[in-house]
Amino acid sequence: MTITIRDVARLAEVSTATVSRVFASDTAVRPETARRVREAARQLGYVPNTLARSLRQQSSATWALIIADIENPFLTQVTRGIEDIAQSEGYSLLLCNTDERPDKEASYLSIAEQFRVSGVLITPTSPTSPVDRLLARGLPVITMDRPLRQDLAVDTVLIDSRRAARAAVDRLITRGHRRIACITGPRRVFTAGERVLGYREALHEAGLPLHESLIRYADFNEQGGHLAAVELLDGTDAGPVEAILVANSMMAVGVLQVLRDRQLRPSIDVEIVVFDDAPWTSLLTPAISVIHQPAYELGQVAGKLLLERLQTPGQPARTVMLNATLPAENTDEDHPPADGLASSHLRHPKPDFQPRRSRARS
Amino acid sequence: MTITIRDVARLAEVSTATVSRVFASDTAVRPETARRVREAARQLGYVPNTLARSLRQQSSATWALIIADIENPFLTQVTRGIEDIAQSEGYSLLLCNTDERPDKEASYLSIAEQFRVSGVLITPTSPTSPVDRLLARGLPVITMDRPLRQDLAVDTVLIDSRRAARAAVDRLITRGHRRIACITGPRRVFTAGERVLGYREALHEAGLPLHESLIRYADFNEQGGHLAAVELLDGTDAGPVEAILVANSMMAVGVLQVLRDRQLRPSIDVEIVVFDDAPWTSLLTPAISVIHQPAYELGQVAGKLLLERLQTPGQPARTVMLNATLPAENTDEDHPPADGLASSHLRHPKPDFQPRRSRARS
DNA sequence: AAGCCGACTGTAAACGATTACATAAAACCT
DNA sequence: AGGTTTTATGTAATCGTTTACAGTCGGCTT
Repeated sequence: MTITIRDVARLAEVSTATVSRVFASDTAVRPETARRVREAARQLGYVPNTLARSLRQQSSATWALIIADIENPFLTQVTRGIEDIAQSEGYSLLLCNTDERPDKEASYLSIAEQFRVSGVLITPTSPTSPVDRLLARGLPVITMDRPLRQDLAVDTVLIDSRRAARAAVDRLITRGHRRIACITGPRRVFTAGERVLGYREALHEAGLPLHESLIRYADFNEQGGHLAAVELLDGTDAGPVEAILVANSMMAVGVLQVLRDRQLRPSIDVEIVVFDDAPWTSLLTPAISVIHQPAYELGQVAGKLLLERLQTPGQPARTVMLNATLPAENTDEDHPPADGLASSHLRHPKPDFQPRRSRARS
Repeated sequence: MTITIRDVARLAEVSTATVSRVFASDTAVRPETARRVREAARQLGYVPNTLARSLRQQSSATWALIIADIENPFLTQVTRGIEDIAQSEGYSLLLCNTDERPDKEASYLSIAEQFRVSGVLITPTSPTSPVDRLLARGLPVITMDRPLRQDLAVDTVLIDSRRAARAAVDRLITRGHRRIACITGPRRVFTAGERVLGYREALHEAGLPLHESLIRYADFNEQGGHLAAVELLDGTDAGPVEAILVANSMMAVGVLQVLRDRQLRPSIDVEIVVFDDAPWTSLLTPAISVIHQPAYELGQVAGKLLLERLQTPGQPARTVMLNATLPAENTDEDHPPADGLASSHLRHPKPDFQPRRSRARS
C-alpha cells in the first residue's frame, strides 16, 4: 500500500541500506547513486516512516510539553517560545494539557514514556510530580515556572516572582497604602505561594501589620479573582482595602469586574498591581501597574536547556532564574503618554540568558 | 536496557503474544494468566512501546493539530476543545504552529505524514493548502474555521461570521450610524474576507454608500489593529468615523489604544463591535458590543467529526456551520447590570451539534 | 606484483510490538 | 464415546527503518 524504503531501493537499483544512508546522510554515498535514489524517491512519493526510524533508534525526535492550562496566556507564550526552538531544531511537540489535575499529569507522563520522547518540558502540578520513572530511564526533564523536589536531577527555569511581588508591594507602601490585600492562586501551586511570600516580606520589612484575612487563595482564573475580590470587599474585619496585588491577569479580570460593579475606580479608589502584562491591561485609564513576566523567554530558555542536555547528557542539573519586571513608575498620573505603540508590542525581547549551575545532581 | 514485552513474558512464563493480548485486551485471556502477566509487568515496571505498536498497526493514536497561532485566544480555546475530546478517547496531539506561514504549514503536513498520525485537524493558511497527499493516503483531514478547496473530501467546521458581521453592522445602522468602518484580517485569510462581506451586505441592504477607504485589511494582532485605526482616523476622506467593526479581539486592543490616545471614548464617540468575547471586554464601561464565537465548541465538533470518520471511513464529507452570536442589546445604557458573574463565565456551553451533509466527496 | 587502504555498497540482524495461523485442552452435543 | 465447537495459548512472520559487519573494487605504496 504505502511506499517503503524497499520500493525506492528497487527502483533505484540499490539496497535499502543505501537509500537509508542517502536520507540519514551519515556515511558517504557516491553522488551519482544519491541522485538516483533521490530521483526514485521523488518519483514514488516516498515519505520515510518516522515510527520505524524511532523504533530502531530507540528515541523519537519529539518533546512532551506538559502544561497546566493551554488557555492561560502566560503558558501560551511559554509554549510559543518552546515551539520556536523545537521547530528550528527539528523536534515535534506532543501537547499535554493537565488542567492542574495530578491524575491527568500522571497519565501524560506515562504517555510521554510510551512515546519514547527524547525530552519532557513540564509545569508540574506539584513538587512531587511523578517524574522519577522518566529520570530513571535517562529521559531529560525540564521543569518550568515551578520547581520540583530538590533531590531530582532536573533542569529548572523559574521567574523570580517573589522579588517582583515584594517590589510591587514596596511601591504600594511607598505610595502611602496600608490596607494592602493579595489575591493569589491555589495553595498547592508554587508561584501562588511565592507571590504571597514576597507580599509578606514587603509588609514585614516596612513594619506593617499582617492581616491573614487580606490574603486570598483563589483559582487561577477569572472566576477565582471575582470570588476573592467579593470576599475581600465584603469581609471588612481589617477595614477597607486600599490596594490589591493580583497574581495573574485572568484573575485580574474578575477583580476589576467586582470593582466596577461596586462603583470603585481602579487606581483611584483601589490601587491594583497585577502579574502578567496582558495586552488589554494597557487599555485601562488610569493605567494599573503590571508586572511583566518574560514568558516567551522562559519557553526559549527551557528549550535551549533541553537541547544542551540532549547534546551533552550527564552534566549536573542547572537552574535559570529570570526576572519579572515592574516598569518604572508613571509620573503622568491620569494620561499615560500617547507614544504610538505601547511597550506591549515588544513581545519577544532577546533573553538575558545566563544559566548558572546551582545544585549538584542527586 | 529497557524492559520489553519479552521480559514480561519470561517472568510470567507465557508467550509474548499472551502478554500483548492482556494489554490490548482484544482476545480472551484466562483471568489467572492475565493476573500473572499484569503482576510481572508491574514488578518489572514495564511500559509498552507505542512506537513499536504503531509501526505494526500502521497508525499511531495521534492527531496532528496544525493551527495558525497558538497565542491567539480564539485558537487556544479551539485547541482546548480538541484536547478534551482527544484525551478522553485516548489520542495524543502533535502541536504544530504555522504562524500563518505556508512554508511552515507544508513542513508540518509532511511531518504529520511521517508520523503516521491517524488524523489531521487544521486551520489552513489558504484554501489551497497542500493536504492532497494526506487525503491520497486515506488520512482524514478536518478543516476548522476556514474552508479548503471544494473538491477535496474533507470535513469542515466553520463559524458563520459573515452573518454575525452583517447583524452587527445592521445594529450599528439601526442606531443611526452612517460612517461605519471595518477593520479585518489579512486578505488571504478566509474569515477576514467573510467579515468584510457581511459588512458590505449590511450596508448594501440598507442602501448606504460603500467607501472602500473605510475597509482596512490588517494583521490579525494588536499592532495590526493599531495601525489600521490610525489610518482610519487620520485618512478622513470619507469623513469622521462613527463606528468600527473589528474582526478579532487582539486587533481590538490596538484599536482601543488609539481611541484612548486620541481622547475618543469608545461606545460614545466611536461605537465599537468586536469579534471574540475575550474576558477583558466585559471590563469596559460603557460596554462595547462583542460577537461571541463558539471556539471551544468548534474544537469539540472538529474532534467528534474526526472520531466519527475514524470509526466509519469513506462516508461523504460533511460541513458543520456554527453560529456566532451577538448578545441582545443592552437597554441599560451606562451601567450593565451587576449580576454577579458576567456571562463570560459560561465558558463551555453545550454545542448545538447537528452535522449536515453538504457536498458529495470529490 | 603483492599488499594495503579507503570509498562504496550489500546482507541481514536488530528495534518491540501485533496478529494470522496452528495447536492443545476443555466443553458441549447427540 | 466420539465428534465438534470453543477457549486459551504458543509460534513465527511482519511492520519499515537503521546499522554492524562483510564484501568489492580501484588506486597507491613499497
